[in-house]
Amino acid sequence: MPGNPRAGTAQLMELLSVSLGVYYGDFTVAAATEGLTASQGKTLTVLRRGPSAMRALATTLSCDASNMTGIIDRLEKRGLVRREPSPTDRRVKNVVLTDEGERIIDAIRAKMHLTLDGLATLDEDDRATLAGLLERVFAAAPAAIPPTSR
Amino acid sequence: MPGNPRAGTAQLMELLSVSLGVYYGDFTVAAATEGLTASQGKTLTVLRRGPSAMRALATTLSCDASNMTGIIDRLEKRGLVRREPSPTDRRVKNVVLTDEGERIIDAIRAKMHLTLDGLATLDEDDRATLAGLLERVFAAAPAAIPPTSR
DNA sequence: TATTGTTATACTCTATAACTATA
DNA sequence: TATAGTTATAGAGTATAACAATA
Repeated sequence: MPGNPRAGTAQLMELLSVSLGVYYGDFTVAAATEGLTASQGKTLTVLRRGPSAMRALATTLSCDASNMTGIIDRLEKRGLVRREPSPTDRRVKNVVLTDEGERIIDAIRAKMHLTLDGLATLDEDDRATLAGLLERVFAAAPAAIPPTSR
Repeated sequence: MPGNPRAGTAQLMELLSVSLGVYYGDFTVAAATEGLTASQGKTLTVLRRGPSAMRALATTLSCDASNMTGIIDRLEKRGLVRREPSPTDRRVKNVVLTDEGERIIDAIRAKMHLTLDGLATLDEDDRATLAGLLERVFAAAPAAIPPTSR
């Protein structure tokens, strides 16, 4: 039975900060081996969940909408995403992951050895418990569910 | 008993990506209200655990050592950190959080409402369980323990 | 010889403000 | 009037390569 008897909110925040640091570093290094910046990698991660309008992407990534233009420009130039006009609103452009983009983001995740090795120490019950707790803490947050393209 | 019956490694990676995305966005917004960038905030977070040499900081933050000069320059100019010469190695500079720096990073954490509200949904047992699992997955990673200044 | 911190450089990320096309 | 996407701009982050000081 895993457990930390003195886990106040402050301790949990610190533990989340350490965990995030490890995960983010792991992700950044893995993305770099594919020639991608962390921001480009995060963008592909979001698009892996499905197409998204430019503005919705910016919201999910917690950055200003004007940033997305350059990021998507570079990803599109490398053939990892493409812009498609929305059928219902001519102002909107939906960004779609290409097959090559899907291949790259999957390759990046497969290279996150620190995180994968850490998860490998958990048995099936522990994984289910961790998943349930993370869902309860974070899945209710607005940005957790990427806004659907309209 | 919280749990997700279908929590394979791939599902957990996706859930971690969503959770840490929410946490990171929450942190970035909170840091901005204190006039700090995400990188500056992350640097203060690491220093909150104790002093660190420039090089060790870069390792913990998974970035090149040359980046730290500018980041620490700006934080030092605002009085949030200071550089101190190492007593044992004249090449090394230890970076120390000032009282004001400590005040600011604590204020940022107190403003992370998405994360704090999510954690508030957990009872004491759940918090202990989550803490134990996160420790097992991430605390063994090299970057989790900030290299001590020498 | 190797390491620490810094500098110079080029590119990327980021927010702000202004613009256009559309709603 | 409001919203989606873009552009221009300035400041910050980032990796690479080179350097002086020290080990």
